[in-house]
Amino acid sequence: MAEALLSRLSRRRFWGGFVCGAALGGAATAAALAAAQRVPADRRRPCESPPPSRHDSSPAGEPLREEPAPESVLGMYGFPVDGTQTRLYTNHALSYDQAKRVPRWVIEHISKHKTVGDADRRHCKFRPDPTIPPLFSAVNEDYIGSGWSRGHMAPAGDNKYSPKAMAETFYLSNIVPQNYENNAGFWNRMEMYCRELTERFEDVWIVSGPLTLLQVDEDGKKRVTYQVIGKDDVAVPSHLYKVILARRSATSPDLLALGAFVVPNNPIGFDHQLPEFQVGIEELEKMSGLVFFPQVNKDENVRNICEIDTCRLMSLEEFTLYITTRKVQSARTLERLGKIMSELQEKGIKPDEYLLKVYKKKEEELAIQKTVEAREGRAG
DNA sequence: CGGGACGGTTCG
DNA sequence: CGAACCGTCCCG
Repeated sequence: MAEALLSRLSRRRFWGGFVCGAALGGAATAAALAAAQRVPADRRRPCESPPPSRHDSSPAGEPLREEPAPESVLGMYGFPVDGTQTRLYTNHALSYDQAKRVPRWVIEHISKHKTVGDADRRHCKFRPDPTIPPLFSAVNEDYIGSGWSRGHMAPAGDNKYSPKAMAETFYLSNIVPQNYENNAGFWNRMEMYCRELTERFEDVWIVSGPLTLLQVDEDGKKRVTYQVIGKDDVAVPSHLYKVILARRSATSPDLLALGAFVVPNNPIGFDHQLPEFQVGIEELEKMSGLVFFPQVNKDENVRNICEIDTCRLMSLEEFTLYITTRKVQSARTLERLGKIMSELQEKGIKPDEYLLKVYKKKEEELAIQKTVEAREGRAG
């Protein structure tokens, strides 16, 4: 597929320039910069390199300072407010980009029980986050008719256990403009794999977010350009990222499993698998300007998730069977039920045992419902 | 699972 | 009256 080749080529272009920076490392560089910012410039020789330092763990929005401030007029009317502070929700947290009207990052924790329950996305509605100032918020109209879907960062399906938690994932602070096919296809399969991880790991933490990566234009110059949509100019990301951290159990001596992935915001077919999109965590940190899981020592305490686990996404047949089973479960008429099954047959896919079981149960249920309706029809 | 569009109803 | 709301239908 030509698209696939193009996306691989463009990925090479995007990341090809980062090799020489790898000696210092994105995380170390970020820490060094933070340290430099703490040392007053007049006490440093020009071009003096600051001492190495650990990651900064100051809460967002709190000025970095080691000594009490001298009385100063500098901040007497306040420093600019950027709205990047961490916002907490029932089962996710995020930092918001007030200029792009999308999240910078969204973190969630999932375990097996959270992915099961009665919470139903049909009872949910996309809506502006009530805690985001309207001046900086996206609205539904920005997305509708734009050619881009509203893509969850923290997925609804990770919050089946709690209607409240699921409803909060529909706030537009958790949403980015996403290619329809990517959202329903490859990204969806990625999310399914993350949920599958909870079968083998007690705790899984996931950070997801948008990227607007540079491209090399025909004049050889590097530029960052991106579409904006709606009256609020919501930024369309060129790529999406996901960082997965998985812990076998609270008491296990096993190392943590870690993986970082960057996916183009384009259709990606079933002939592609997850490892194709894996990147080094420091590469992603350099691209995004973020340090992920800063309390984890990534040199000693982690293993590559694709070496410990499968990093295998569903095949087209597995995916189709899964989707068909969901559709069968939500069928309202026998006619619809028949159409769902005949379309599966047209695709040349044989129902598996579980689908057949669900189908027979649903067929029985709808048949009974039909006779009841007929009886009521005669009576009334 | 991930998204849409549409129509009937309610409400200020 | 239009907007908001909610259930139902459809697609990949």
